[in-house]
Amino acid sequence: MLPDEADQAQRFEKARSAQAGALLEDYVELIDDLLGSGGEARPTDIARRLGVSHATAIKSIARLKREGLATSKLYRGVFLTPEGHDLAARVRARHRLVVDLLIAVGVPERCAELDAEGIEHHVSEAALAAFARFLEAKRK
Amino acid sequence: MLPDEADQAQRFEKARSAQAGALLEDYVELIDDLLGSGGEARPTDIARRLGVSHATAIKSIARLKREGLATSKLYRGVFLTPEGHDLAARVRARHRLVVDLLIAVGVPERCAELDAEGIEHHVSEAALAAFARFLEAKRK
DNA sequence: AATATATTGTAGCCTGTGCTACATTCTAGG
DNA sequence: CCTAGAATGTAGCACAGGCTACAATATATT
Ligand SMILES: [Mn+2]
Ligand SMILES: [Mn+2]
Ligand SMILES: [Mn+2]
Ligand SMILES: [Mn+2]
Repeated sequence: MLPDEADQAQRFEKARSAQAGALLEDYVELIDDLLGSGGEARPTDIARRLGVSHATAIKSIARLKREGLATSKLYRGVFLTPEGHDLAARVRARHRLVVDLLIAVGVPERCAELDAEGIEHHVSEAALAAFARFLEAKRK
Repeated sequence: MLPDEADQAQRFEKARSAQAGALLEDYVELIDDLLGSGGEARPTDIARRLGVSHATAIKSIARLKREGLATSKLYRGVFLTPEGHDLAARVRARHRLVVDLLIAVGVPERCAELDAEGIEHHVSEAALAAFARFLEAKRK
């Protein structure tokens, strides 16, 4: 009934580490969206869209910079490094695939959007590939 | 292209709050498994299965007790309150449904087990219902 | 029974991610 | 050009959840 001890520990460890990256992923995706839709990515906008205080957003942006995903100068908005931009692209593709999969199995669209925001960070490459195959098969 | 600001903030807020409950959910599910499979749920076993130090496990167990999900006496192992037991049952059912859904759309079994451990905490009731319908439809 | 080992618990540290309150700097209206 | 208001940044707090090191207790072996 119970899985092997080491296996189970590894599963939990994987979930923890995925979660640790989730915040960075959401930030770069959002920043890339803001930059892409014509404008700048300013800390206040980022904070409002994430639903956190601007102080919190600024601290997280500092972490993005520390990890080489973003740059910013005083009062100049936030930009993504090439690494940040790559990450954003992967994260956005994954986000869309997760939403599409959820909808394809019958989850209401609005609900799919809500759930995907958390789910996406835990979907492995192998699962994504399966999702893509499933959607492709269904399309015909 | 970009969603409404308030909608988006709500999505992120929902994902954050789901995440806040994840640790409790994994603990009660695991404790219930250990109790159910004949034995006790001792802090050391819990720690080993979660892949954390025993000190960390003991602190989290303290939180479970604080939140009315578990009880324990010195050197006596951990037990679930009725609330903890109910939560464990819901969490286990959800975990299984998520794994089954992943497998049903073509995710390799091992991978489904891995990903489900993180995904489960972000799947809403509405999505679960959709998963169940999908699996039912597929079964026939 | 004595002692060695395993388990449990405590103390104290770190990091991440929230918050509020306050200070600074831009920017736009008058 | 000034100044009010918005945006940005800083300081300091709280809490969760990791860790190691150490202390206390229970259990098993001899
Ligand atoms: Mn997300
Ligand atoms: Mn996303
Ligand atoms: Mn889990
Ligand atoms: Mn689980």
